[in-house]
Amino acid sequence: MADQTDIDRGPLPTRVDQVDLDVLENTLSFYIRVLDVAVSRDLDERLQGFEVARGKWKITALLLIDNHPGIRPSVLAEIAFKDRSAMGRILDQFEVHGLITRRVSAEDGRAQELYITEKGSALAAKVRSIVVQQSKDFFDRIIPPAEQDVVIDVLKRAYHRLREIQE
Amino acid sequence: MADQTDIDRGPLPTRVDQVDLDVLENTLSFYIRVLDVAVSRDLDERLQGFEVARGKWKITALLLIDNHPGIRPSVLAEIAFKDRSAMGRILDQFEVHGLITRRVSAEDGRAQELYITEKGSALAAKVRSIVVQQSKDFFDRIIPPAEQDVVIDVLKRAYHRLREIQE
DNA sequence: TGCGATGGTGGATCAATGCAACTATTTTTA
DNA sequence: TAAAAATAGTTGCATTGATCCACCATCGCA
Repeated sequence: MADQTDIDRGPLPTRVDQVDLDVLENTLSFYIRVLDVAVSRDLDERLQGFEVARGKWKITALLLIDNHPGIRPSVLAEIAFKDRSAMGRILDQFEVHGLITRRVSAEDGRAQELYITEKGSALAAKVRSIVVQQSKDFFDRIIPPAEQDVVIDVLKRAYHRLREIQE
Repeated sequence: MADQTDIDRGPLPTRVDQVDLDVLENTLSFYIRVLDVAVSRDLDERLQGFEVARGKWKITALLLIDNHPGIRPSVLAEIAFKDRSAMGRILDQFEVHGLITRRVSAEDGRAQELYITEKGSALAAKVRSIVVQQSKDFFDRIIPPAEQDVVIDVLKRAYHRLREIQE
């Protein structure tokens, strides 16, 4: 067993504010992870009862199908960094709920084109406003607006750069 | 079915770079989510074979137990925004692998104190360097270092502010 | 025409998450 | 001081999601 008495680290940490985060304190990946958990949970609560609740990628898929009629499942999968089967299962759910339709592409018999239905489009409109409002509400409590803009700007470029690298 | 021909959105999007992200383009929560997926996957690959691979919170738990002898499971759960049962299962794994020991607290018979073992401490040292290096390597490819510092600074304060709010 | 690559599906496995019930202990309060 | 409420941790369970792999159909190209 490691020696537990050689260094005085102060009283036993029984409260969160007594704990320092070790090297994680200056590790960007840690903050990305922990904020992801918090913001995703908050969003899930706001989407209670909607067909797109739970799971990070249903929202993205729905909005993109709404905004890009004919988009392909494989493109959605690539955007979400998921494999095709995982995205396919999300689309199965959408189809069962009557949110989208799938058509075989005329140009490529292997590929599908995805189209939103009226019901799906109405849902997309609601979800769009909820998602935007939720992100704003959530981060307004913890990041000054001006700094939010800076972070979005940096992360946006990071995201697109990541896309470039992985292709 | 929604009208699919009323607006010309250009050619069918069959490639990722033809897709715009709709309102998500300026939604911070989207970037947090997508970068979390990417950085977490990258980290998992680097931790292949270690007892702490897979799952975001094993690393945090291990480092904090190493750095805070006697820390309590409930404190770890709170830091990770998880419930006590989920954290308890992680600690079960750690104990099975001989990385930590649990003792009943002398002050409070309900509570436990967690202590790292020699094996756990050695692992923590390795993991510490891997995690720091991984975050740096990963983000260095997609965010200029100076901007990384800005983002860390903002997100660090966001994280601590979130902690304050939720207590 | 044949062969490799691509798009999508289905199955199986594994891990994580969250909830509720339960025990034991401590703290509060009446 | 006895009863009630709160807290720490465990366990079981159901749901969900991620990942890997095999598989089928189709397309592109030699």
